[in-house]
Amino acid sequence: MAILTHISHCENNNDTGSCFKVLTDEEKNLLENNMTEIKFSKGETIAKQGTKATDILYLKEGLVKVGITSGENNLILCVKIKNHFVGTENIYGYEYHPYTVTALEDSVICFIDISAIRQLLKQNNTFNAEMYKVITSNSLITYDRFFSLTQKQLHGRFADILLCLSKRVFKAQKFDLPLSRKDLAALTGMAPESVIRIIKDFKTDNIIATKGKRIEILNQALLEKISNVG
Amino acid sequence: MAILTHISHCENNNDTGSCFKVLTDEEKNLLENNMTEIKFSKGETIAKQGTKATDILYLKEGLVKVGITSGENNLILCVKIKNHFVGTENIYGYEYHPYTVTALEDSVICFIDISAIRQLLKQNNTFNAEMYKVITSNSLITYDRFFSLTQKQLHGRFADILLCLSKRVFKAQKFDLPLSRKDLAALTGMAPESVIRIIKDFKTDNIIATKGKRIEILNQALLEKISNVG
DNA sequence: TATTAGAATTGATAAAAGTCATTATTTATG
DNA sequence: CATAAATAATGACTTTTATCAATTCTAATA
Repeated sequence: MAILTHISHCENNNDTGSCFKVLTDEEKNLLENNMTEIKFSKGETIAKQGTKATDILYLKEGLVKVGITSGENNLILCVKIKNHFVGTENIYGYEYHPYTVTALEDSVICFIDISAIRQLLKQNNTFNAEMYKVITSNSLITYDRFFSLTQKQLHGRFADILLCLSKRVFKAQKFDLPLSRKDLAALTGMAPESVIRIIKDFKTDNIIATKGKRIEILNQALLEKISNVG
Repeated sequence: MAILTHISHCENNNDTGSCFKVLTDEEKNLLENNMTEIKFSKGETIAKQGTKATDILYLKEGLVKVGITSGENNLILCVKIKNHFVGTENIYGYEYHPYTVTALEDSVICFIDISAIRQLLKQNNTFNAEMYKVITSNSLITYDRFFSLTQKQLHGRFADILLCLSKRVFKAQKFDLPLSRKDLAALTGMAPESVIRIIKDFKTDNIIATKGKRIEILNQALLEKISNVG
């Protein structure tokens, strides 16, 4: 599915917990003292697009979706997995939440003071480098998705999201999907009815199997072919 | 055209030359000694997607397009204007060019050693903060375009790109477009024939006027309405 | 367990947008 | 300046995808 050569972003599962490994004990303390952990239940809104951002959000546990809304239109930019920053746009350069963050599963979010993050970036160059890597990785994933959603037809787009969910998000061939058909539609830029029809097609061709919320990838090679053909 | 509230990215014309203003004379010297200026003619390829990146590219003069290609499909991610970094993904986290960069006008590119940039980010915290702002700004522009191209119909998308060209790129109501119909198609995710038809529609409705390469926006308010309606 | 609201599914239809073939226009080149 | 090549424009047609209305399924709740 990855258009960008030399790296397959959706397989890139280096969790950004490594970001914090490079901190000294003292720095870890600074972080601990300047953050709050909050639990969110499935379905809850964690941050709302357009509101002022006072903290940097880090997903410690669970799963969230990151989406942009305008009127009736809804686009899910990305699904974030645990041990990853939800966003980095508020560190420097923008003081509002650029998107709405919603819990797909019960989740634990660390609300980290922006000033504490800035202090760490200033004093620990390795941490700063790790943060650049996080941002770069996000950019590359975004470019890939941008390409997929604008250049491929429904089947190719849906193949992409299935591969992404399997490789990057759930890291398994078989997983329980915490996304509604409407979510899948917002993730692939199509109508919910189209999602249903493509799932049906893929089942007919024995590419996937579904049972309730459970989904299993039966023929990954073919899925990748469909992704490449577009 | 901006979906993200509180800021209109396409109007955001703070050139990143300010990035360098925060450097000391010594640091400016370091930079000068670790970069090479190269001239490119209109149409020349500056960097090719998938090749190894050895430098950070900064556009000193001219105009370039940044695009992702795969097979027949072509997407222009962004048009970069002078005094801006072309990309920042190679600073940390990725060592290949994630996209192809092509000169739209005769351009001057500064090829800056990656290690020099890293050194400056390390020793000058203000410069580091400015770089974060550059990256954040790029991300927000990308999200906006992602939304536009996936959620809006042809007319809305074309209104968006016209507003973007007028406000961010050329900063004028009237400008000479150095983009072919094919480029405009790659920029808006549509077929070149559709670009032609929409230009025709907009001319019929007196929203724009064209003469050769010259294009003039006659009714910006209506263009913004079309952008909002989608 | 019955009820009900929401979600998922289906089929018919309409709208949007792409493709293809052809012609016109511009631009580059000998 | 003539010619070729590339780009732009047009119209007919096809494909893709969305929309809408109706139905079935599922899961939460009284």
